[in-house]
Amino acid sequence: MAAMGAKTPRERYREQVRAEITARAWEQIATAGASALSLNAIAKQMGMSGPALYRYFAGRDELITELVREAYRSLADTLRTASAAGADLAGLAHVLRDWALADPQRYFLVYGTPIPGYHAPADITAISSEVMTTLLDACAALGGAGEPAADGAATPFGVYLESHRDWAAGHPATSGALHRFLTVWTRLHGVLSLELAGHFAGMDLDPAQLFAAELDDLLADRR
Amino acid sequence: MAAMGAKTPRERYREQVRAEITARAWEQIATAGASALSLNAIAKQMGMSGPALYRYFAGRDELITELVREAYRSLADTLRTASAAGADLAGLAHVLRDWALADPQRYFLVYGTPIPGYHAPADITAISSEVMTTLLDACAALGGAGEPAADGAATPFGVYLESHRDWAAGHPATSGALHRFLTVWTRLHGVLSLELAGHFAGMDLDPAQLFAAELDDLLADRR
DNA sequence: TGTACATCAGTGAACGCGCGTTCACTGATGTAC
DNA sequence: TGTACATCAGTGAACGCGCGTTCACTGATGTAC
Repeated sequence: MAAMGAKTPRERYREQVRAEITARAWEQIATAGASALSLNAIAKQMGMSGPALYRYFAGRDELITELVREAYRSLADTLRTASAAGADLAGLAHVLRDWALADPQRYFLVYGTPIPGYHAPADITAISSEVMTTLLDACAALGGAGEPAADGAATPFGVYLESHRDWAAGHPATSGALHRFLTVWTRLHGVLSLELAGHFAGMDLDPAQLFAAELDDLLADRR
Repeated sequence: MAAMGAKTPRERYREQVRAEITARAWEQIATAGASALSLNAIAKQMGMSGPALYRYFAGRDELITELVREAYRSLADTLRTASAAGADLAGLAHVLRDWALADPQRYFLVYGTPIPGYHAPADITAISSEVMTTLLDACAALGGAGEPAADGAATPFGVYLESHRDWAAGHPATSGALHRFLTVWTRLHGVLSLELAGHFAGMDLDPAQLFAAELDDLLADRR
C-alpha cells in the first residue's frame, strides 16, 4: 500500500477530471450565468456522456456547492496571500476589486442575488468568515486613530457594537475597528456590485475613480 | 366609436388579465427567484392553458422585461411620492429600504446579479434615471454645507466629477451634490443588498442599525 | 512474471419532466347596417 | 330590434428540446498471490 497521504494515479486522475469539470462550469457561468449551468452541457463540452459526471458529483446541487466553495476559497486565499505579503487595508481593497473584475459572475455567485431556499453548508460559512477576518485584521492594524475610545466621542453605532460583537468570533478588535470593517465591506461591495452589474456603463463615469474615492474616504475616516 | 382615451370593456379586461399575469409572476419570483419564472406555470396557476398567455406577452423575455419595468416604475413612483410629500434625503433612504425589504427579489431583479447578454430597452433606462434624479434632487436640496466649493478644499474626486458630469443629464447640481449622490446610492445599496442576501443573518447584528449608521454618516458628511 | 480477481471510469439506452412556442380551431363578445 | 359579420380570448394537440437522473453494462486499470 502507498504511504499515507501519497496519491495514487487514480486519485490524481480523479482530481484532474473534477478540476476540469469545475473549470468548464466556470466558463459556462461566465457566459450565461449560474442559472444556466447544466451537467449535460458540461459533459458534452468535455467529450463525455452526461451520466459520467455522476462519478464526480452526486448531482447538480453538489456541483454548485463546490463552485461556491471554490469561489470563497479563491477569495480567501487571494486576500490572505496579499496580507501575508504586507498589503494593508488599501492593498486588500484593490486585491478584492481585481478579484471581482477577473470574473464578475464568480463574485455574484458569492455576493449576488441569493437563490431562494439554498443554504450553504457549514464549511463554506467558515471560509466566508476567513475572508471577513482578513479584512477585519487589516482594519484593526490601521490603529485606533480617530476611534471613539480615543477621542471620547463614541458614535451611537459604536456603542451598539460594544454589546453586539459576538459575530467577530472573539476577535480582539476595538468597536471602532469593527465599525470600520463593516463600512469597508458594505461600501466596497456597493461600488463593486453596481459596477459589475453595469450600472455605471452609460454614465461616462470611471468606476475605478469612484472606488478610489470611497476607499480614500474609508482610510481618512475621522471616526 | 368611443371618445379618445376612454377604455372599452375589452381593453379593461386585457389590462386586468395582464395585471394578474404579472402578479402571479411576482409571486413566483419571490418564491423561487427570477430564473425559475415559467409561462406555463403561471398559466396553470391562473387556470388557463399555456398558449393563452401569448395573447398578452410575445414570450417569456417580454414578460421579464415588463417585470423589470414594473419594478423600476414602482420604485420611481414610491420615491417621487415621498419626495412630493416633503421627505428629505433621510426620508427617501428609509423609503428605499422599506421598498427593498417588501420584496427582496424585486430589488434584486433591478440591482442584483445581471443576466449576461440581457439589455433593457431604452424606456426602462429612462425610468431608472428617474429614480436617480429623485435621489440627486434630494442631495442637492441638502445644501452645500461642507462642499468642496464652499470651503475651498476640493477632493480629487470632486475635481474629477467637474469634468465628468454628463451622466447627470444637465442637472444643475454642484459636484459636491453629485458626489454625495454617488455615495448615497452605492453605500445604501451596499448595506441593503448584503442584508437582503442574508449575509448578516448569522451575525447578531441588526442591519437596520448599520443602515442608520451609514445614513447618519452620509448626512453628517464633512465634505 | 504471470494469472485471477476487484475496482472503477465511462457508455448508451431509457425515463419522465417541463419548458417555450406554433397552429388550427371554437365560441363568446362587440360592431355595422 | 334584428341580422350578418369581424374581432379576439382561450383551447387542445403537437413539436422539438434539453434537462437531471437511473441503470445495466463494457472495458481498462490496479491489486494480490
